[in-house]
Amino acid sequence: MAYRQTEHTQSKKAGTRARILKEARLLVTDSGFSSLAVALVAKKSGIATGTIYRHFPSKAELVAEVFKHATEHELHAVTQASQVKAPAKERLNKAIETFAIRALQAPRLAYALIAEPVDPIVERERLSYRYAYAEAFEDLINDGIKANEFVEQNASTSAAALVGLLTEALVGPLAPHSDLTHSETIEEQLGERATLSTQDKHTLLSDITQLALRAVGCKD
Amino acid sequence: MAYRQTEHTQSKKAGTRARILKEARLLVTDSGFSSLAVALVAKKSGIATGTIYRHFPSKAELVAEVFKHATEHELHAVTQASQVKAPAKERLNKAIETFAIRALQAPRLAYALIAEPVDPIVERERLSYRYAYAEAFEDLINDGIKANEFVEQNASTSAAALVGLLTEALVGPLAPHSDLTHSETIEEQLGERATLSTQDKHTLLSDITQLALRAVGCKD
DNA sequence: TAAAGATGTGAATTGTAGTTCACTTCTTTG
DNA sequence: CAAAGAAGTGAACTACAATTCACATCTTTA
Repeated sequence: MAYRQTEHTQSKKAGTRARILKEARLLVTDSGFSSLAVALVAKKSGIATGTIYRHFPSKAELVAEVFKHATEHELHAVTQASQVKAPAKERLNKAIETFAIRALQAPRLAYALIAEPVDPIVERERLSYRYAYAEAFEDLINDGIKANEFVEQNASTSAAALVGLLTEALVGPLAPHSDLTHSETIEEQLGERATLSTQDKHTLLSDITQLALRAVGCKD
Repeated sequence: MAYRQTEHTQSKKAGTRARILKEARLLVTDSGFSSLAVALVAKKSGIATGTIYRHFPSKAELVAEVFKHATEHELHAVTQASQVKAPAKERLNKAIETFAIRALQAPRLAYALIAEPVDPIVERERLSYRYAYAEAFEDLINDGIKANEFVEQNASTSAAALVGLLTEALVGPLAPHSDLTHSETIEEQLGERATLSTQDKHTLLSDITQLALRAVGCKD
């Protein structure tokens, strides 16, 4: 025998893998999943196309990891924000606020994760992304019910509904202004949505939060 | 000159077009958009692939029409149900009930329209589908606010949120049992969801309705 | 430094639909 | 019925991106 992996070679390999993921994430963050082509990721990473396949068995796996990373990052922020010792109402409030503010802060990424028309391969990942959120909300809702802060309800159904409520209410405001919307005409493109002002963001956030709190039957 | 279109030739052409749409719809209704290939639609319609292109400039247009038809059909049922002369609460109730019951009755179609991982071309159509629903809900909510039945709120935001709430709460229950879910293991596939019983459907419907009514701040 | 295994390369291959088009068939009219 | 224009045909074409693979290069160990 003459060769085996050492710490050095392994960390070098891990580095390449990390760079691929990083570039893939960057692409998604500022151009969405439609720009995530294997050849492009390779180019951005300064490696050959084939090399991607030394690190990921398929594009699907790469995409899955990108999604997973973004999901965990976002979800972590939300659960973190809601894990304070406080009434369920406050915690739900914080969770929603965190979710929405982060989405409005990084709209292209949020739009990509939530609503961008994507390949079925990516869409499948999106389902698990929503599922993870739903689970977090479910726990919160259950706590609220136990504490008699929220009305009796099927926490699982409510949690899914909350995810839908949040994401759908944000889709419009998040949608990129240049393309991908349902509108065909230039008038609609221009008239329908300019970038949200800080004031608009606050209003939207407040609207959504109140909506969600009412939905879970928060007893003020 | 020697030939021009007559009533007969035109209606024959219209008939072919209609048959294409019908077969396309059938395919979607029982296998989802993933099965909607131009060649297959042609085969099912008993015509050649190229003929499709005598009636539709592109697959995208065909898909758009399928979506549009389904949308208008569903939307019509919902608006119809909610256009009774009654308090906004009753009307919203009816609208949601109609939406949900129809979805649970034709789960494959509903799943296709709402959540199936589809090609970006189709996804774009889906956005307009949701938009159409949102508009209908927006009117209802505005009526409710005016009548002092619902609390003050941004009807446009609430409407979008309602669409999300309804669709997301239904995704799980609608999802086909054989495939396309986020679960990888057989255990999850089997354990997670069997077909809903009538009882379960009623419960789900009731849960969703109450959720929605609370969300719009319905003053009981 | 030579052998062996891992990693990197990128042009060529593959696979999958959507789309085209030269040709045939059908319908109408003078 | 013959000419003209529509509509129908389906094999071939195209586009595009994922994937492969024969080859090169790098790293380690004896």
